Amino acid sequence: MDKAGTSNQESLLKLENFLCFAIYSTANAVTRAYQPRLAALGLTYPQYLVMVVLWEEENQTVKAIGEKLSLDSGTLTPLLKRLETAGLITRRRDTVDERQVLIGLTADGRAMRARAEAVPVAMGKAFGCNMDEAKSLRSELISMRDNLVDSIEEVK
Amino acid sequence: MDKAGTSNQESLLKLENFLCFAIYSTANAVTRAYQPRLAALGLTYPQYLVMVVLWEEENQTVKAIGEKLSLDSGTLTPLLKRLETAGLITRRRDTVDERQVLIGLTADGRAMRARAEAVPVAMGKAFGCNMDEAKSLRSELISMRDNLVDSIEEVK
DNA sequence: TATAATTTAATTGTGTGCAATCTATTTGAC
DNA sequence: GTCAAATAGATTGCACACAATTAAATTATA
Repeated sequence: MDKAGTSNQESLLKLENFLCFAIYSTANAVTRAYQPRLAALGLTYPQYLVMVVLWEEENQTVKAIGEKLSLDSGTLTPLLKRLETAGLITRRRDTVDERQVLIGLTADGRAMRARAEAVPVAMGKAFGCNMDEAKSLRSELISMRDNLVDSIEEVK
Repeated sequence: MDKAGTSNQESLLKLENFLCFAIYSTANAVTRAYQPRLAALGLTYPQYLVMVVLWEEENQTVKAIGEKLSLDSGTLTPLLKRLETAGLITRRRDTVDERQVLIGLTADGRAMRARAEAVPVAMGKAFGCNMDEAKSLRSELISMRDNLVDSIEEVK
């Protein structure tokens, strides 16, 4: 306790010191910053991520996409339906295992890739850090994310 | 172009290289990791942030809280109403400037602070990094967030 | 001092995130 | 081979985020 009677732990409850808030508010800023650049493609940021996953490999299951993006079917199912309505992807049951739904690209969805290449270029500048900084920051975040995911298992 | 006919920009559209996705998925993991620790308090993660802001200083306007958390009234108004219903905060119009709504704490809301001090302690371990790492990562994220915010103005 | 411009919250509508539950299908244990 | 367990996806319900609009109050300006 200091003279004012406040505990040493007080500084732990200050927003200014929160690593979690730095992550949270930066993530919100990322989504907001992408929005005007994705508007030309008619995509939201999570929809853009799904398209990126599909441009890397077509005909993935909902589960596979969900594992890559850490999103569950409650989030993906309606999102994928919107992409289907937009004419960018196809959804069809796997004939071998009918529990699975395979997500493919339409010609429009495939063609969008060329236009999408401008997005990371523009965003790279917006982040305002060089390749090396981005790389080390990315790996630090990912290792922290993995720590957080592991910690949830422990609490349960 | 390489032999396969793919452009050099291809690697820019790989999820694996996305700094934005590292931020996005880590932020989601943060919210998920906080959830079981905040369940005892009956708070969501954004609600917890609002309470932290109010524990630092009572009787702030919605606008002041929004500026600190980078959230607008569309997000805050319903969230604050839920905290009011939960008996943690008070909402009253400023008598001097009736456009403003002052947010205060109830006795219950004030008392919650002591119990909340366990949260950053538990989460500190979950993040799995030491104080210095957390500090530098936080400042890197904040400077990047500021860059992103500035970049949005430029696009508009 | 009228009134136009600005400011503050609230509201509306869309799109996530995620827990919990449900249905259909497949796999496993016996 | 049958039935229980596991798996994949869809559905439901709740709580954000945020753009766009609205309403009320205040400030600025002619």
